Amino acid sequence: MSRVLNGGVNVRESTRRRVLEVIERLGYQPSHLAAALSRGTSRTVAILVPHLTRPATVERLAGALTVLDEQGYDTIVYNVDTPEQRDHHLTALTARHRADGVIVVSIRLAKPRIAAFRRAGVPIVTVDATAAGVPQTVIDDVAGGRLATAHLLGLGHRRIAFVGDAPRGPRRELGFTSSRSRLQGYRRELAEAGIEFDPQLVRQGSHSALVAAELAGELLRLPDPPTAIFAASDTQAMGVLSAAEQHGFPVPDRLSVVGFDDIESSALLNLSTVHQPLAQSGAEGARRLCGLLNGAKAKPLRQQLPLRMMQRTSSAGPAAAGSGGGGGTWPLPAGSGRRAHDRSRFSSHAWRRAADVMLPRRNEWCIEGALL
Amino acid sequence: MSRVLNGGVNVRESTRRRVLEVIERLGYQPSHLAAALSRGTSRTVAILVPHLTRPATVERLAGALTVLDEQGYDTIVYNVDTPEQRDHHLTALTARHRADGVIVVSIRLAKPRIAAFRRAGVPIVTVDATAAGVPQTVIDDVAGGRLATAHLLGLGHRRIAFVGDAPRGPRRELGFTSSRSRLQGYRRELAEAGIEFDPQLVRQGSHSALVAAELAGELLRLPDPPTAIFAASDTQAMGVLSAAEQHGFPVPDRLSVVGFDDIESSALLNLSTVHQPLAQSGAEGARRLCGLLNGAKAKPLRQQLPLRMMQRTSSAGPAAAGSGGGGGTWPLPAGSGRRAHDRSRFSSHAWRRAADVMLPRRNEWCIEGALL
DNA sequence: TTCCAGATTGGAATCGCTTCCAACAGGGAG
DNA sequence: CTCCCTGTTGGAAGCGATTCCAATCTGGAA
Repeated sequence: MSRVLNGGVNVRESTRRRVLEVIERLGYQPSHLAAALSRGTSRTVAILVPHLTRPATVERLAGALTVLDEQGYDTIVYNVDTPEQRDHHLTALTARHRADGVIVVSIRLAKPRIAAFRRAGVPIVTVDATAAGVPQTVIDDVAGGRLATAHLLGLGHRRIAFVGDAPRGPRRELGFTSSRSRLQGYRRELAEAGIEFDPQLVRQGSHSALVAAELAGELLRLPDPPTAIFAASDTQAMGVLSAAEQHGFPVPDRLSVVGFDDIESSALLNLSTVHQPLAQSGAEGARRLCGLLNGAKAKPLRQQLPLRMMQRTSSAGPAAAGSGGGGGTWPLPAGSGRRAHDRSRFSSHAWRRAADVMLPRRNEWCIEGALL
Repeated sequence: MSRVLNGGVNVRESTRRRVLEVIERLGYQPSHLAAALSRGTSRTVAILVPHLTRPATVERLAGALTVLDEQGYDTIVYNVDTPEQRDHHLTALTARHRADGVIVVSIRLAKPRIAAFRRAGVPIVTVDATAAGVPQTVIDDVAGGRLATAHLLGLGHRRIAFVGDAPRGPRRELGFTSSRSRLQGYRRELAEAGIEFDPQLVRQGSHSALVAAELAGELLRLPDPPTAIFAASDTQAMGVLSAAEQHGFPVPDRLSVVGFDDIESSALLNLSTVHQPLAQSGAEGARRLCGLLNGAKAKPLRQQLPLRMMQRTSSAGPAAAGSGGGGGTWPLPAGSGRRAHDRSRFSSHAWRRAADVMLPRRNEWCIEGALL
């Protein structure tokens, strides 16, 4: 009897017990499928993520899974590395009874796609991607780019390079826009500081530490190399650090490096970076989808999460600029700027005491920015 | 008409066209649920992974997803951090029509659990976990421990420590056994080399770089500190590297470090480590499950994947042992042992040229071991 | 032209639930 | 004592495919 298994309202206690006993005796196992079909909903959510193995993606996914699990949803994960896979799965998800709702992470949705979901009546939300008329949880990448750049300017840097990833071929990629937006923020902040934009200092390639190292190498071999590099992601920042080591540019003494995302290993490597709440973004996306599934309306369509600058030891004032980073415009807490540390061994940047690293501490400043 | 949509045998071309036309006109969308119910299978697989955010876990998951996706299965992912979550999901998966099959990664399955799955007729395979009577894709952790230890012995080390993770409270954890097995391999190899086991050199704590750094710190503060540390995972090896830096033990000059797993960042950090095919393990598990779902029998119940020693620059002969590691018993390729590199700056270990790092190269030796 | 095997097609039965509705049992009010 | 309202329970009607099976078409052979 359905009433016993589910929200047993109006069932006499004796009956309940009797039914349960029979169920036990017959070894009855309810069929999830049959229940779902007759109910009209499977309590299943699909999540589409690009490049699952990237640390930032995983953190988002984990955040979403936690919430969906709590809410009793099963989560089907689609990992997508190519536009073909993306299209294939998005098309399939439009079908009825495939998933109660869909979360799309970091992937740009074309207008017709969005329309198809609306037509099919399948609720959809995005995380880290904008899409017209779709509830979305995002960050302000432009502001993030400014935050990083402002940080370096504040330390006294004037020759700041950018290493990012951008689609090369036309439409061959999944349409990530974050790197471009961060570059935009970088340019705006430079402009406001009255520094002329130097195209030579901007290098873009595919998203990998390897390629980033290559690009950083080009920068460091310039006749007048930059004193700081802002990388569009922590992964790329690691490539930059690698190149710095390779080319004999001690960090942060001859080169400051700032990343973006604040993935776990960044703390271990003492990488200064723009922190974005990755797990939280996934969790928020999931929470909003659950809201939609419960019939709620997505109140503000766009939910923007805060960013903050995590200053660690991969960034400091430029050697040539004298001590202290006081020349900049960014308001740093007293005591920031060039950090007192053993400069004779440039590796002292990396592998500081891990216990100090994992949580905010005295020599790690969090600068709030873009608070919604 | 079902025949048109599916394997349309015996359908006249004109009829097919007519049906398709009507489908188009009515905007008909087949119901996945109804199809699944009547078919009796949903073409859905569940995968249970512990600690999703760990790099090794993600690689396994990604490997499995790739195969399952190719085979047309939807994959429900359950991330499990506690025994309660594990039990909850495993119980749920025993129900009918929940998932066609289940992949369990790294989690120990109790006997009654296995029996329950068998009784329910739900095929199950494990990856990186042994379970009586269950098809499993594993590695030989003991052999891996020996491989790492033999590598260090071969370099001339005699005082080799171990840092690993082990359950502290009774049964509070998910039952990972790899660290213990690797420790066992370490002990056996030492014994065979005629080196007495020193309990002081074995430290165990929870699985995190932070804790590992703590433990390594204790080791390095010993009156007679080890010249090499074997960490039970790359994550922990990173903690060890951090501690080495912190305590002024240049790597590899005063301390060699070897990890286990060969996750992506290990290559970037030039960490010597025991490579295990992570993505492949997930893929193989998935492949075997698909086999079971197609009615095949799991031929050899246990499938063992090969390990190999990746020698990078975090390990070299001990300073006190003179040049060359010829004193050991492990057959190293000519040219191995202490590597020629700038010893005046101990950071030269980290951040070598990334392009060199990602693929096997002249100064990265792969030592095959435990080939099934 | 008639008949029959094989190709097509329409329709009923099924997959197990959820849900709605009608039937029924009690018990207090009239 | 009868009536009516509420609390319970049994049973039928979907949910929307798949899958048989029987009915109908075909076309070629007789």
